[in-house]
Amino acid sequence: MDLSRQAEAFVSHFGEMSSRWGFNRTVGQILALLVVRSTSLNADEISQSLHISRGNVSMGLKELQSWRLIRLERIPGDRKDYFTTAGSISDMARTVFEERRKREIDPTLSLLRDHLLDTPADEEEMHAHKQMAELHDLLELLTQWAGHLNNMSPEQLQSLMKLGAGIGKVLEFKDKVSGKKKDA
Amino acid sequence: MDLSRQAEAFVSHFGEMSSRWGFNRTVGQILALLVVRSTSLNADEISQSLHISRGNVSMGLKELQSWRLIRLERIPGDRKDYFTTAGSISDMARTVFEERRKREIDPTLSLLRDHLLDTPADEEEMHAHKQMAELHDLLELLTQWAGHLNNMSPEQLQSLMKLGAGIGKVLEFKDKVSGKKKDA
DNA sequence: TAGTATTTTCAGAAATCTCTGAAACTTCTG
DNA sequence: CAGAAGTTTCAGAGATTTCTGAAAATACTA
Repeated sequence: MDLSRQAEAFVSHFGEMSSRWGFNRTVGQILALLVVRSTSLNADEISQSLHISRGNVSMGLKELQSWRLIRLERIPGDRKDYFTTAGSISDMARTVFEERRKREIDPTLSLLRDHLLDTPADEEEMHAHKQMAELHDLLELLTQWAGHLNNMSPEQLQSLMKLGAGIGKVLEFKDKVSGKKKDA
Repeated sequence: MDLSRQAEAFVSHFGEMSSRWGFNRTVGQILALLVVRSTSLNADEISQSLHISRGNVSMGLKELQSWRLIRLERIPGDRKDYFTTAGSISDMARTVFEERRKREIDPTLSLLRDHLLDTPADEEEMHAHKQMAELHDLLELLTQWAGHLNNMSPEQLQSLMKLGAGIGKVLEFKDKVSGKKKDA
């Protein structure tokens, strides 16, 4: 049940970083624990491993489920609920990306959309309007782009990532070709 | 000095969202204020506009400067310090991205790098090791990719974004061409 | 240099967030 | 159905973060 020195450090680091990542310390630690452990764990085991109260574990698990990062498993003949991570590291990364987009970007986007409907009344409002429009367009582009990335296969992603700085060349090339082909 | 209804709503929304974005309410509000206002403002004006203490404004401005999001300006004949945003919305977006990468990713990356040097002693450690390696590779890829994006010109970025889902096609095409050319 | 304007700092107040643990609730077994 | 096993809830304690405002420090002017 005890964690290796490494695993312990990993879990505790995740706890420290978690607030930057959008959840609180215990939630981060629970997730990290489930990531490093190879078997699924029940709430009591988690509570003991991390030295946090049973109630806190329950809340943390609920939060992680709302993020769709963990999955409940039942073991026949055992009444307890067991938990594991929902998918591979990169599956989880996608989920976190998407979930954060929903929480961090979407509300702002919809506020901006509303405000952009009004017409600016003076110079000052004109400036504000322009800035908001710029932010809106940027966020929208990002959102769309994130959507595309999320729909790409792991292989495509890998290929894209490997391309790296070379993407510029490919774009030029593509522009040239498609320009000739059908002026798109 | 008073803000339009819209601008006010924008500022206050930013205040609410700011904690998700890595800074506290007042810091977010100060930034939003400087974004919507067309002229640079001094600390007293900010303090009055947002109804927050002078000391708090001073701390907030310092924080925003550490993020390299705002710029100090001096007006000849006026002893006060005046502040504006440092660059356009998309300049600021790049800065925030990079700064967040430094704070959210880099520390984890370096921890993982350290741990990956050790050799796993048993099955359980083996699993932990594998997971950490996977996370490490993913974060590294993301970091590199973010670097490339940051080095691309706005035009290239635009072009890439417009491509959207079509990126898959381009990749296939590129793989075919380069495959024939030099079997890369 | 003395005096004034401006900014920064920081101790403690206020607000917010997190955690505990006991009670309430749910689910299962015989 | 009664009792046991397990989970969830939530009021209040504890910890952390943010904010204020007065005092200290700095920068400018004459």
